[in-house]
Amino acid sequence: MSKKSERTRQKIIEAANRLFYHQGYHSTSFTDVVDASGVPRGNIYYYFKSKEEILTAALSYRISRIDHMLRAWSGQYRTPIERLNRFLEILPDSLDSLVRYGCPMGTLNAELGKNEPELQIKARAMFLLFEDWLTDQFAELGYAGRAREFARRLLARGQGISMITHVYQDRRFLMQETDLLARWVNKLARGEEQDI
Amino acid sequence: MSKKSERTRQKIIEAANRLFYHQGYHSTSFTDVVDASGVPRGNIYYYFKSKEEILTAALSYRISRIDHMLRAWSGQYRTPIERLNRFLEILPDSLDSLVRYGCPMGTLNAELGKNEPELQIKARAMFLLFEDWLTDQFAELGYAGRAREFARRLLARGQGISMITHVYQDRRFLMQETDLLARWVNKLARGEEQDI
DNA sequence: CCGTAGGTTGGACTTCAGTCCGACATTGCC
DNA sequence: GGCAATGTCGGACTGAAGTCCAACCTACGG
Repeated sequence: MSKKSERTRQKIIEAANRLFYHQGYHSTSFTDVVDASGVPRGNIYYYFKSKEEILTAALSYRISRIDHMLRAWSGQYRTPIERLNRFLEILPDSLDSLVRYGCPMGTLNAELGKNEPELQIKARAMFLLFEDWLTDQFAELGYAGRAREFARRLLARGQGISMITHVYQDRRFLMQETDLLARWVNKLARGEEQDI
Repeated sequence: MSKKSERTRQKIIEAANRLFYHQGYHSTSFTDVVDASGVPRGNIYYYFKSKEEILTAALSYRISRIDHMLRAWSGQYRTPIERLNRFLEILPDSLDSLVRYGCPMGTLNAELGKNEPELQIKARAMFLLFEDWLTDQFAELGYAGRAREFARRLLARGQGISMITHVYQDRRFLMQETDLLARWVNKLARGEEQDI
């Protein structure tokens, strides 16, 4: 039974996670989760004792997915510049959903940052994962001292691109700016540092 | 009577606007607006026939404020580079609220972009105002052909900085990255174009 | 083959959201 | 000074939100 039970739990988390991204946390009702997951009300409350707890679980789920993805990349690509370029491919890869819903990490943090400090801390963890991983890559590139600075800057620029892409629904902008970012990163990799 | 009436209306708009920024639109209840504005329920419904209409009015209010601000800057500063630098000062000037609530334009757009397409269009207008104004400045700098591109890029980078500042609650990051942005802009002004 | 633990079910409950309304006050005009 | 028009007020309404619960399955160990 533990097998089926685990599947039910997972169905709830994945449905909720999708809804929280597409509609936002506050705009997603319990009934929405019921409908989207196919799991009846009472049963959901068997697994999670509040809507907030569902969000916490959804965040853990996201975090573990990000973690796995980054570990996979670290195994899959040998050089830091390959890894950084892979990171940048997230943007074109997610083009459609970025246009429609914005960045899943950014929009959720923005929403939770206003009213739910404890939840926002958990949401921030997604950024920290990326930041640490990117920091490692820049460090490997030889920028040990400024690696974290570069990592955050890269994240910030990705967030800016995502936001403007979402606001304007402009695919071209995303492609263009991602190119530019890639150029910056690759110049850094070639040792042609520049501070802009 | 038209005078007092106008003041009541304005009290509602300003209170709601503040709440929408601090708490988000969906997390702000009608009662919140009642309490914050000091205007009783029924009276608010005399001026606005729905919560959504209050948001529309709040957006119009923001838009007109931005518009006035930009016009004032255009009058106050003679050179485009002075104006661009004034624009960049928004970030340190709003440091505290950016840390706490994020960018008012960005977070609102992110929220409305998910579920309320018509309202998001109105929210987008705030960005367009800035974009047009910035475009004018870059055009005056001699970058006629790429002025809009630069304007959007500047907006995007401002959004990225705001987002990361908010997520990490990191004041230092904002100051540092704003400096970098200013350096980029000022290099452009000196004709030292660079594409990163 | 029955008892118990684990899992499932949908309706009932409470609370609060947004909305509406009817009564009342105030103002400006004849 | 009276009568519209304009503005003020708070309670009542309706629906939906999140939550809880008591009854009900299902599987397995004794």
